[in-house]
Amino acid sequence: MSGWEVMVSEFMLQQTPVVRVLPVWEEWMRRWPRPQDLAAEPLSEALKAWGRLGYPRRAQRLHAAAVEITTEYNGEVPRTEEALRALPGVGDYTAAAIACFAFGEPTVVVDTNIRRVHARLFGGMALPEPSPRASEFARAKDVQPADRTAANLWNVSVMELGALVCTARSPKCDACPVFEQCAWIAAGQPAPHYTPKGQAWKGTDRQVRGAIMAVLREHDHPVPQDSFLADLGRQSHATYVALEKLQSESSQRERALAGLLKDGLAVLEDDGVRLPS
DNA sequence: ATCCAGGAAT
DNA sequence: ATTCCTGGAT
Repeated sequence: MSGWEVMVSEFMLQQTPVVRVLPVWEEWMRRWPRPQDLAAEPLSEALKAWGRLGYPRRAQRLHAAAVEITTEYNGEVPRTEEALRALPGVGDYTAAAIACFAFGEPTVVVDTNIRRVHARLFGGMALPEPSPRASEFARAKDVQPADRTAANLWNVSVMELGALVCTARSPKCDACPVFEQCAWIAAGQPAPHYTPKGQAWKGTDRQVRGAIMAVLREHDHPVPQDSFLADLGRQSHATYVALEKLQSESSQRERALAGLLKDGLAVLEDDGVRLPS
């Protein structure tokens, strides 16, 4: 895979399971095989093609990163963690992942799957701490093979083990290749020391933002604010509920819309709201 | 009907 | 520490 292909996939995978990403990624690669191709498009096209992957600001940042790669790096995705890390939407994880998976750099990759595998295999815990700690990066660096190629294979393998076998809720320990070495198994599979707090969704501003974006993606021209309810055709039930809320609770509608405008995900015109160009 | 997976920016 | 989305699994 090219640097760009890896980069787009990592952006999409940031908060979205792989099965939902795949078809969208293929369409993006067909339309925009190079960073310059995406950079030449208005942001609205990126947001529409992002569809329902969630967190549309990721599409916005990917578009901004494509522009930066085009103007600052002559259309070549940078190869070092440091340069990658400076791009919009690229944090520690994504910088390490692109450098490793696209360019073979022996970076220390730490995503949620790897954190969980390490917590069990080496830490004897059911789950890692809710938020990453410095000690985890130190340990990840420590357990990684020194050899460049081996380090690469290690990163892919641990991540895949976490995604397919050492899963959060029902780990397939009887199919695990490192069952014998697992500190969590040795400790008798102790329960988690905390209960993960799920993110609220129903009735939140995030849901209303998502509903507004879903309508905006359907239109090339500004949508009058009071006509959102006329667009219910293709909406899910949850979105319908959110749209009703849009209609009835003006304070929440204004808050959600204000957030989208502030984030540059929507633009206010005289005759309505539209996607940014 | 509820739960769950999944990082960056501030 | 908190904010940002969605669809498939349970």
